[in-house]
Amino acid sequence: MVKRTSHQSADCLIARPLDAIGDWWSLLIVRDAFDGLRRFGEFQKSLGVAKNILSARLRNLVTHGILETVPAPNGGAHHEYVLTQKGRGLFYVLVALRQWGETYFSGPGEPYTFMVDTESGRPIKRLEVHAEDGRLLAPGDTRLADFRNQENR
Amino acid sequence: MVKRTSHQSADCLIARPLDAIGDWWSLLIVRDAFDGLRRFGEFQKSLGVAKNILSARLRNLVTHGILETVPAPNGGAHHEYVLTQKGRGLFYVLVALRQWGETYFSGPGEPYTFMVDTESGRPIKRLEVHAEDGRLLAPGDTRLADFRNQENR
DNA sequence: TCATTTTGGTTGCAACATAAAACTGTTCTG
DNA sequence: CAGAACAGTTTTATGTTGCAACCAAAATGA
Repeated sequence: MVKRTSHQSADCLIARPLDAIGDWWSLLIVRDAFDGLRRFGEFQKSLGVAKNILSARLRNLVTHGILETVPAPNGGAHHEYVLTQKGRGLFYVLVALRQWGETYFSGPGEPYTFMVDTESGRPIKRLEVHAEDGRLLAPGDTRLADFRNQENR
Repeated sequence: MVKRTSHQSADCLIARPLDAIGDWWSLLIVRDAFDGLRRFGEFQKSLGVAKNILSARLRNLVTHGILETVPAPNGGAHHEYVLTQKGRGLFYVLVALRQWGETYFSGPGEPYTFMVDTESGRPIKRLEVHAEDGRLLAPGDTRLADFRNQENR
């Protein structure tokens, strides 16, 4: 078996999610789902992805519980794809990725869209990592700990 | 051309970053780099990835300016791979992905590692999205805006 | 010092994944 | 009810991945 390696049983909780969304299309599908797209054709048109690939990706996202199929609202026989709660949990990943993209991937002088608060129309704040007591943390200020070495949570 | 499609010239600032890190291994390499790994062999041992794949991924991360090669500290001829500022910017993506993983990918009763603040040893706060004025925002409270439609920033 | 091991890759091959297009069976639309 | 649109599946060519073998330079050690 020379299959592509799966991270599904990895110990690391960064690796395992990548098994669900770690390819070139899945996160874009989720992004489109946040934008309200629900139907196969909408995703296909938005992404320009081949239909067999889209089909496989949607199926994978559904089996991972990120999307779920719901019957068409008009009583039709077709179904639509909507985010589950787990799928909506990816919001922060998308925001983080987008802020990184805004910072490092926007061409000079290039007009680009960015995230704003709908109510005020003004850009949202950058993501920050905080300690339990509110201190702002930098990358070097964190580490990984085993749950069993911690008495409290 | 039947190559794998590239998102490099996509308008969307979520798509373009995926061109740099949207595969199964790149983010894990970056994670290991945050953990202090610097050498080819260290990454290879940590990830268990084939050497040709690792080689290609490291090269890709270097060309995207996420890692850079520095001469070995002991004066040897070999070099090491360290995160650039752009690479360190991925911290928030990793935190977001990890928190999502902690929430939805940890098996029942399974011991897992999680992120703590080094100083206190206590778990870090969950990521939150805030408006400029501090209001907490939910996924539906944001939208994308074109820079040119905004007078201010 | 010179042989051995480790390191950091590259190359070749077989299995697998992706992309494009053609095809099929349903569902809207006029 | 005929034609177009929709939601996929199948086919086929090409790319990518993973493993193993190979190789040269650097570190190790007897």
